[in-house]
Amino acid sequence: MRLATWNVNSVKQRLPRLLPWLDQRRPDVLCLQETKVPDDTFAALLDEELAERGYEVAAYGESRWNGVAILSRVGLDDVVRGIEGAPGFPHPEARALAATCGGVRVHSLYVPNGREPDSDHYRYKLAWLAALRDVVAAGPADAIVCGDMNIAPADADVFDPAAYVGSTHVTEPERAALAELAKLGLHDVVRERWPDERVFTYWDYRAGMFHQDLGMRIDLVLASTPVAERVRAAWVDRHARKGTGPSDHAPVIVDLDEAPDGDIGPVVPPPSAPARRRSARLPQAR
DNA sequence: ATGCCCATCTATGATGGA
Repeated sequence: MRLATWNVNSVKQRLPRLLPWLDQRRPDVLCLQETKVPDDTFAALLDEELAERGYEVAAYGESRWNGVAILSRVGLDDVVRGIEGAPGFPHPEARALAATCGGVRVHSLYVPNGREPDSDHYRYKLAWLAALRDVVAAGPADAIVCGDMNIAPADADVFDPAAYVGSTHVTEPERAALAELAKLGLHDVVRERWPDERVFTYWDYRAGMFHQDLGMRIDLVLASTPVAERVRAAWVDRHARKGTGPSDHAPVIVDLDEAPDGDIGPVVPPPSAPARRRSARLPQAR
C-alpha cells in the first residue's frame, strides 16, 4: 500500500499539479491539507476526476483557510471529522480528518501554526496537539498520523537552527507534544529511514529558498509500530515542488508491505501454485 | 536548470502562512 501526504496550499490552485501527480505516483491513500475550500466546492472540483481514478473521497473544509481530505482506493470507512475534545480558535477549524483505509487508521492533519510563542494561537496549537494525542491513544493499534504538523522535530529539520531561535515550530513545548505522540509508539518513518540526510518538506516561496534547499521538515508521517515495521520506502517527492505553480510543500510518500497474514482476509493462491509458507517469503528490507 | 511569494475574499488591500 502506498500512502502519501501533501499540503497543497489550495486544492483549487493546485489542480493542474495534483491530477498529473496522482497519475504519476498513484498513491492508494492520499492525505491532503490546506485544501482551502468548502466540501461542496471540493466535490465539484474533484469528485469526477477522482472517481475515474478509483478513489473514494472524504473532505472536511471551510472557505478561505484550512481544510483536509483523504482519498483512498483501498477503502474509506468510519470517517471522523475534527479532533474530539480539541479547542477551536474560536470556532472549530477544519484541521483533522480520520478514516480507516486498507486496515489502517489514517489521520490527515493540519496542525495550527502557532504564529508566535506564548500567543493565544500558540496555546491553541499545544492544546489541540494534546487532544490529538488522546484521540490517537484511544484508537486502533494500526495507525498513521500524518500531515502538516507545523513542528520541526529536531534542529536538523530546519535549514538554519540559529535563525529559528524564538520562533514557533522549534520550541521545546511543541517538540514535547511530538514526543508525547512518540510515546504512544508512533515512529517518524522518514527520519528513521534517512537518519543523517538533509530532508525538507517545505520551502518558502520567496527568495529562491527551494532552489538553495533552505527549508524545513514539518510534514511528517508517524506510524504505529506494527505499521512502521511494514515500511518499505519513505521519501519526500521534491519533484512536485519544482516547475510551474507548485505548492510550497512537497508530498511525503510511504510504501508499506502487505499486512501480515490474517490482517487482510484470506489469501487465495493461484490454482497451480502450492500455498507458500511464511518462511518462504523474501526477507523484508529494513 | 529546481530559478528567485502565494492564496483568500460581499477584495481592489489586508491578512495568514511558516
